[in-house]
Amino acid sequence: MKIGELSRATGTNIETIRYYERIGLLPAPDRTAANYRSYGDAHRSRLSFVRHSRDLGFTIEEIRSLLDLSDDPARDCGEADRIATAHLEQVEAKIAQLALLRDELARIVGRCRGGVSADCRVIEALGDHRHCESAHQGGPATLRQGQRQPT
Amino acid sequence: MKIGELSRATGTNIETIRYYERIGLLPAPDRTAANYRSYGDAHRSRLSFVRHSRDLGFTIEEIRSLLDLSDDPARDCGEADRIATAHLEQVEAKIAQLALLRDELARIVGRCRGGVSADCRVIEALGDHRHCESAHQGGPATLRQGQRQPT
DNA sequence: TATGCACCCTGTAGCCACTACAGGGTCAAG
DNA sequence: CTTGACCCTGTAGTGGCTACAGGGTGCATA
Repeated sequence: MKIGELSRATGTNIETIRYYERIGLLPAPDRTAANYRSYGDAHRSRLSFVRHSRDLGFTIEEIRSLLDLSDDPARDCGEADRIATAHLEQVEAKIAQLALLRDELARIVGRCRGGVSADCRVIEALGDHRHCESAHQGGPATLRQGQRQPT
Repeated sequence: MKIGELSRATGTNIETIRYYERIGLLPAPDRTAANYRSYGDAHRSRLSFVRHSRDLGFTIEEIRSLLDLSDDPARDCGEADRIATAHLEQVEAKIAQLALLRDELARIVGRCRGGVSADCRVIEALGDHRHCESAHQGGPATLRQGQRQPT
Protein backbone atom coordinates (compact mmCIF):
# COMPACT_ATOMS: atom_id res chain seq x y z
CA MET A 1 0.00 0.00 0.00
CA LYS A 2 1.07 3.62 -0.57
CA ILE A 3 1.66 6.11 2.19
CA GLY A 4 -1.81 7.67 1.96
CA GLU A 5 -3.46 4.32 2.51
CA LEU A 6 -1.18 3.54 5.45
CA SER A 7 -2.03 6.94 6.83
CA ARG A 8 -5.75 6.22 6.65
CA ALA A 9 -5.32 2.67 7.97
CA THR A 10 -3.50 3.80 11.11
CA GLY A 11 -4.85 7.30 11.66
CA THR A 12 -1.39 8.76 11.26
CA ASN A 13 -0.49 11.93 9.44
CA ILE A 14 1.55 11.30 6.29
CA GLU A 15 4.23 13.74 7.43
CA THR A 16 4.44 11.87 10.72
CA ILE A 17 5.02 8.56 8.94
CA ARG A 18 7.87 10.07 6.97
CA TYR A 19 9.19 11.60 10.19
CA TYR A 20 9.22 8.20 11.90
CA GLU A 21 11.13 6.77 8.97
CA ARG A 22 13.63 9.63 9.13
CA ILE A 23 14.36 9.06 12.82
CA GLY A 24 14.64 5.32 12.27
CA LEU A 25 11.52 4.26 14.13
CA LEU A 26 10.02 2.69 11.02
CA PRO A 27 12.18 0.86 8.48
CA ALA A 28 12.45 2.42 5.04
CA PRO A 29 9.99 0.59 2.78
CA ASP A 30 10.52 -0.55 -0.79
CA ARG A 31 9.86 1.97 -3.54
CA THR A 32 7.74 1.69 -6.67
CA ALA A 33 9.10 2.56 -10.10
CA ALA A 34 7.85 6.10 -9.51
CA ASN A 35 9.78 6.27 -6.21
CA TYR A 36 6.63 5.99 -4.11
CA ARG A 37 6.90 4.25 -0.72
CA SER A 38 5.30 0.81 -0.75
CA TYR A 39 4.24 -0.67 2.59
CA GLY A 40 3.20 -4.15 3.68
CA ASP A 41 1.37 -5.56 6.69
CA ALA A 42 4.51 -5.63 8.81
CA HIS A 43 4.84 -1.88 8.39
CA ARG A 44 1.20 -1.35 9.23
CA SER A 45 1.35 -3.28 12.47
CA ARG A 46 4.63 -1.68 13.50
CA LEU A 47 3.14 1.75 12.95
CA SER A 48 0.03 0.78 14.90
CA PHE A 49 2.28 -0.27 17.75
CA VAL A 50 4.04 3.08 17.64
CA ARG A 51 0.84 5.11 17.49
CA HIS A 52 -0.80 3.17 20.26
CA SER A 53 2.25 3.59 22.45
CA ARG A 54 2.38 7.31 21.68
CA ASP A 55 -1.30 7.59 22.57
CA LEU A 56 -0.43 5.99 25.88
CA GLY A 57 2.18 8.67 26.38
CA PHE A 58 5.38 6.70 25.84
CA THR A 59 8.25 8.73 24.44
CA ILE A 60 9.86 7.91 21.13
CA GLU A 61 12.92 6.55 22.95
CA GLU A 62 10.80 4.28 25.12
CA ILE A 63 9.03 3.05 22.02
CA ARG A 64 12.37 2.38 20.40
CA SER A 65 13.26 0.13 23.34
CA LEU A 66 9.91 -1.61 23.24
CA LEU A 67 10.27 -2.24 19.51
CA ASP A 68 13.76 -3.64 20.04
CA LEU A 69 12.30 -6.06 22.54
CA SER A 70 9.51 -7.19 20.28
CA ASP A 71 11.92 -7.56 17.37
CA ASP A 72 13.88 -10.12 19.32
CA PRO A 73 11.35 -12.73 20.52
CA ALA A 74 13.94 -14.50 22.67
CA ARG A 75 14.68 -11.57 24.92
CA ASP A 76 13.53 -11.24 28.48
CA CYS A 77 10.19 -9.55 28.75
CA GLY A 78 10.77 -7.97 32.15
CA GLU A 79 12.26 -4.89 30.52
CA ALA A 80 8.99 -4.08 28.75
CA ASP A 81 7.18 -4.35 32.04
CA ARG A 82 9.71 -2.07 33.69
CA ILE A 83 9.30 0.60 31.01
CA ALA A 84 5.53 0.44 31.24
CA THR A 85 5.54 0.48 35.03
CA ALA A 86 7.86 3.49 35.16
CA HIS A 87 5.61 5.25 32.70
CA LEU A 88 2.53 4.47 34.75
CA GLU A 89 4.23 6.03 37.75
CA GLN A 90 4.97 9.16 35.74
CA VAL A 91 1.35 9.41 34.68
CA GLU A 92 0.21 9.04 38.26
CA ALA A 93 2.65 11.71 39.39
CA LYS A 94 1.39 14.02 36.68
CA ILE A 95 -2.21 13.47 37.70
CA ALA A 96 -1.37 14.31 41.30
CA GLN A 97 0.45 17.45 40.22
CA LEU A 98 -2.42 18.56 38.01
CA ALA A 99 -4.85 17.95 40.86
CA LEU A 100 -2.90 20.43 43.00
CA LEU A 101 -3.00 22.88 40.14
CA ARG A 102 -6.70 22.41 39.66
CA ASP A 103 -7.38 23.05 43.35
CA GLU A 104 -5.29 26.20 43.28
CA LEU A 105 -6.96 27.46 40.11
CA ALA A 106 -10.38 26.69 41.51
CA ARG A 107 -9.54 28.82 44.52
CA ILE A 108 -8.48 31.65 42.24
CA VAL A 109 -11.29 31.71 39.69
CA GLY A 110 -14.70 32.87 40.63
CA ARG A 111 -13.35 35.38 43.08
CA CYS A 112 -13.96 38.07 40.51
CA ARG A 113 -16.89 40.24 41.44
CA GLY A 114 -16.87 42.16 38.20
CA GLY A 115 -15.00 45.27 39.25
CA VAL A 116 -12.05 46.89 37.58
CA SER A 117 -8.76 45.08 37.30
CA ALA A 118 -7.13 47.20 40.03
CA ASP A 119 -9.34 45.36 42.52
CA CYS A 120 -9.20 42.00 40.76
CA ARG A 121 -8.67 39.09 43.09
CA VAL A 122 -7.63 36.88 40.21
CA ILE A 123 -4.78 39.14 39.17
CA GLU A 124 -3.83 39.68 42.77
CA ALA A 125 -3.65 35.95 43.42
CA LEU A 126 -1.49 35.40 40.35
CA GLY A 127 0.93 38.06 41.50
CA ASP A 128 1.41 36.68 44.96
CA HIS A 129 2.33 33.10 45.52
CA ARG A 130 1.76 33.50 49.26
CA HIS A 131 -1.96 33.22 48.62
CA CYS A 132 -1.44 29.63 47.62
CA GLU A 133 -2.02 26.69 49.84
CA SER A 134 0.06 24.11 48.03
CA ALA A 135 3.36 23.88 46.25
CA HIS A 136 2.00 23.71 42.72
CA GLN A 137 5.28 23.95 40.91
CA GLY A 138 6.49 22.57 37.61
CA GLY A 139 3.07 22.96 36.13
CA PRO A 140 1.73 21.56 32.87
CA ALA A 141 3.48 24.09 30.74
CA THR A 142 2.73 22.01 27.71
CA LEU A 143 -0.91 21.34 28.33
CA ARG A 144 -1.94 22.23 24.82
CA GLN A 145 0.85 20.59 22.94
CA GLY A 146 1.55 17.30 21.26
CA GLN A 147 -1.99 16.07 21.20
CA ARG A 148 -3.11 14.02 18.27
CA GLN A 149 -6.58 14.74 17.02
CA PRO A 150 -9.10 11.93 16.63
CA THR A 151 -9.29 10.65 13.10
CA MET B 1 19.65 44.48 41.33
CA LYS B 2 21.53 42.55 38.65
CA ILE B 3 20.14 39.61 36.74
CA GLY B 4 21.68 36.97 39.00
CA GLU B 5 20.01 38.46 42.03
CA LEU B 6 16.67 38.67 40.25
CA SER B 7 17.13 35.07 39.23
CA ARG B 8 17.66 33.98 42.84
CA ALA B 9 14.86 36.21 44.11
CA THR B 10 12.28 34.69 41.77
CA GLY B 11 13.64 31.20 41.21
CA THR B 12 13.96 31.89 37.50
CA ASN B 13 16.80 30.78 35.26
CA ILE B 14 18.88 33.70 34.00
CA GLU B 15 18.47 32.57 30.40
CA THR B 16 14.71 32.49 30.93
CA ILE B 17 14.70 36.08 32.17
CA ARG B 18 16.55 37.21 29.07
CA TYR B 19 14.16 35.13 26.98
CA TYR B 20 11.15 36.88 28.54
CA GLU B 21 12.72 40.21 27.75
CA ARG B 22 13.37 39.17 24.16
CA ILE B 23 9.76 38.16 23.59
CA GLY B 24 8.50 41.33 25.23
CA LEU B 25 7.01 39.79 28.34
CA LEU B 26 9.32 41.77 30.61
CA PRO B 27 10.30 45.35 29.80
CA ALA B 28 13.96 45.96 29.02
CA PRO B 29 15.59 47.29 32.18
CA ASP B 30 18.12 50.08 32.50
CA ARG B 31 21.76 49.21 32.02
CA THR B 32 24.78 49.95 34.19
CA ALA B 33 27.92 51.53 32.77
CA ALA B 34 29.20 48.01 32.09
CA ASN B 35 26.03 47.22 30.13
CA TYR B 36 24.64 44.98 32.87
CA ARG B 37 20.88 44.79 33.28
CA SER B 38 19.66 46.66 36.36
CA TYR B 39 16.27 45.69 37.80
CA GLY B 40 13.98 47.28 40.35
CA ASP B 41 11.07 46.06 42.44
CA ALA B 42 8.59 46.52 39.61
CA HIS B 43 10.55 44.06 37.50
CA ARG B 44 10.75 41.61 40.35
CA SER B 45 7.02 41.56 40.98
CA ARG B 46 6.20 41.37 37.27
CA LEU B 47 8.50 38.39 36.91
CA SER B 48 6.97 36.74 39.97
CA PHE B 49 3.57 37.19 38.36
CA VAL B 50 4.82 35.55 35.18
CA ARG B 51 6.50 32.63 36.96
CA HIS B 52 3.53 31.99 39.18
CA SER B 53 1.21 32.02 36.20
CA ARG B 54 3.51 29.67 34.30
CA ASP B 55 3.58 27.34 37.29
CA LEU B 56 -0.18 27.32 37.13
CA GLY B 57 0.07 26.28 33.50
CA PHE B 58 -0.96 29.48 31.74
CA THR B 59 0.64 29.95 28.34
CA ILE B 60 2.84 32.91 27.54
CA GLU B 61 0.04 34.43 25.45
CA GLU B 62 -2.46 34.12 28.28
CA ILE B 63 0.04 35.73 30.62
CA ARG B 64 0.50 38.55 28.14
CA SER B 65 -3.24 39.20 28.28
CA LEU B 66 -3.29 39.01 32.06
CA LEU B 67 -0.38 41.45 32.27
CA ASP B 68 -2.15 43.84 29.91
CA LEU B 69 -5.13 43.75 32.22
CA SER B 70 -3.14 44.41 35.33
CA ASP B 71 -1.23 47.21 33.61
CA ASP B 72 -4.48 49.06 33.03
CA PRO B 73 -6.20 49.26 36.42
CA ALA B 74 -9.35 50.74 34.91
CA ARG B 75 -10.14 47.80 32.69
CA ASP B 76 -12.87 45.30 33.31
CA CYS B 77 -11.71 42.40 35.39
CA GLY B 78 -14.07 39.81 33.89
CA GLU B 79 -11.56 39.00 31.19
CA ALA B 80 -9.03 37.75 33.74
CA ASP B 81 -11.64 35.52 35.24
CA ARG B 82 -12.57 34.17 31.82
CA ILE B 83 -8.96 33.31 31.03
CA ALA B 84 -8.50 31.58 34.36
CA THR B 85 -11.79 29.71 34.11
CA ALA B 86 -11.00 28.47 30.61
CA HIS B 87 -7.64 27.32 31.85
CA LEU B 88 -9.16 25.50 34.79
CA GLU B 89 -11.41 23.65 32.36
CA GLN B 90 -8.39 22.62 30.32
CA VAL B 91 -6.65 21.30 33.41
CA GLU B 92 -9.73 19.33 34.38
CA ALA B 93 -9.98 17.87 30.88
CA LYS B 94 -6.31 16.90 31.01
CA ILE B 95 -6.77 15.18 34.35
CA ALA B 96 -9.70 13.18 32.99
CA GLN B 97 -7.68 12.16 29.94
CA LEU B 98 -4.71 11.11 32.04
CA ALA B 99 -6.99 9.10 34.29
CA LEU B 100 -8.12 7.07 31.26
CA LEU B 101 -4.50 6.57 30.33
CA ARG B 102 -3.58 5.50 33.81
CA ASP B 103 -6.37 2.92 33.86
CA GLU B 104 -5.28 1.54 30.53
CA LEU B 105 -1.63 1.40 31.55
CA ALA B 106 -2.53 -0.24 34.84
CA ARG B 107 -4.35 -2.94 32.89
CA ILE B 108 -1.28 -3.47 30.73
CA VAL B 109 1.51 -3.52 33.29
CA GLY B 110 1.88 -6.38 35.68
CA ARG B 111 0.63 -8.86 33.12
CA CYS B 112 4.22 -9.87 32.48
CA ARG B 113 4.95 -13.25 33.98
CA GLY B 114 8.64 -13.09 33.20
CA GLY B 115 8.78 -15.09 29.99
CA VAL B 116 10.39 -14.14 26.73
CA SER B 117 9.17 -11.20 24.73
CA ALA B 118 7.46 -13.39 22.14
CA ASP B 119 4.88 -14.22 24.79
CA CYS B 120 4.85 -10.79 26.41
CA ARG B 121 1.40 -9.51 27.21
CA VAL B 122 2.70 -5.99 27.55
CA ILE B 123 4.08 -5.88 24.03
CA GLU B 124 1.01 -7.64 22.72
CA ALA B 125 -1.28 -5.09 24.35
CA LEU B 126 0.71 -2.21 22.90
CA GLY B 127 0.44 -3.65 19.44
CA ASP B 128 -3.27 -4.10 19.47
CA HIS B 129 -5.58 -1.30 20.39
CA ARG B 130 -8.53 -3.68 20.46
CA HIS B 131 -7.39 -4.83 23.87
CA CYS B 132 -8.25 -1.42 25.23
CA GLU B 133 -11.40 -0.57 27.04
CA SER B 134 -11.39 3.17 26.59
CA ALA B 135 -10.63 5.69 23.93
CA HIS B 136 -7.36 6.94 25.41
CA GLN B 137 -6.31 9.11 22.57
CA GLY B 138 -4.31 12.32 22.39
CA GLY B 139 -2.15 11.23 25.24
CA PRO B 140 0.32 13.25 27.26
CA ALA B 141 2.99 13.15 24.65
CA THR B 142 4.82 15.86 26.48
CA LEU B 143 4.65 14.46 29.97
CA ARG B 144 8.31 15.05 30.66
CA GLN B 145 8.66 18.48 29.13
CA GLY B 146 8.44 22.06 30.21
CA GLN B 147 8.69 21.39 33.86
CA ARG B 148 10.60 23.82 35.99
CA GLN B 149 12.73 22.29 38.69
CA PRO B 150 12.47 23.48 42.26
CA THR B 151 15.17 25.95 43.11
C1' DT C 1 -3.72 15.61 -26.84
C1' DA C 2 -4.34 18.64 -23.26
C1' DT C 3 -5.80 19.46 -18.78
C1' DG C 4 -7.11 18.86 -14.31
C1' DC C 5 -6.72 16.68 -10.07
C1' DA C 6 -5.25 13.58 -6.46
C1' DC C 7 -1.49 11.82 -4.88
C1' DC C 8 3.52 11.35 -4.14
C1' DC C 9 8.58 13.14 -3.46
C1' DT C 10 12.53 15.96 -0.92
C1' DG C 11 14.09 19.45 2.02
C1' DT C 12 13.55 22.98 5.17
C1' DA C 13 11.41 25.86 8.61
C1' DG C 14 8.16 26.57 12.27
C1' DC C 15 5.69 25.47 16.83
C1' DC C 16 6.24 26.01 22.39
C1' DA C 17 8.91 27.47 26.25
C1' DC C 18 12.72 27.24 27.28
C1' DT C 19 17.95 25.58 27.83
C1' DA C 20 22.77 25.30 26.55
C1' DC C 21 26.75 26.89 24.88
C1' DA C 22 30.46 29.56 22.37
C1' DG C 23 33.07 33.41 22.68
C1' DG C 24 33.72 37.34 24.73
C1' DG C 25 33.67 41.54 28.50
C1' DT C 26 33.78 43.38 33.70
C1' DC C 27 35.17 43.66 38.27
C1' DA C 28 36.74 42.79 42.97
C1' DA C 29 39.84 39.95 45.92
C1' DG C 30 44.22 37.84 46.78
C1' DC D 1 48.48 39.97 37.48
C1' DT D 2 45.72 36.24 37.79
C1' DT D 3 41.69 33.90 39.37
C1' DG D 4 36.95 33.38 39.51
C1' DA D 5 32.33 35.01 39.71
C1' DC D 6 29.47 37.33 37.23
C1' DC D 7 27.66 39.54 32.96
C1' DC D 8 26.90 40.21 27.63
C1' DT D 9 25.16 38.70 22.64
C1' DG D 10 23.86 35.42 19.39
C1' DT D 11 22.79 31.01 17.87
C1' DA D 12 21.39 26.27 18.07
C1' DG D 13 19.20 22.45 20.29
C1' DT D 14 15.12 19.95 22.77
C1' DG D 15 10.46 16.67 21.55
C1' DG D 16 7.30 15.38 18.44
C1' DC D 17 5.51 16.66 15.18
C1' DT D 18 3.29 19.96 11.33
C1' DA D 19 3.38 22.98 7.30
C1' DC D 20 4.87 24.41 3.16
C1' DA D 21 7.60 25.29 -1.20
C1' DG D 22 8.61 23.40 -5.37
C1' DG D 23 8.52 19.71 -7.94
C1' DG D 24 7.11 14.74 -10.13
C1' DT D 25 3.48 10.79 -11.27
C1' DG D 26 -0.69 8.68 -12.81
C1' DC D 27 -5.28 8.41 -14.25
C1' DA D 28 -9.77 10.23 -15.93
C1' DT D 29 -12.11 13.43 -18.67
C1' DA D 30 -12.95 17.16 -22.61
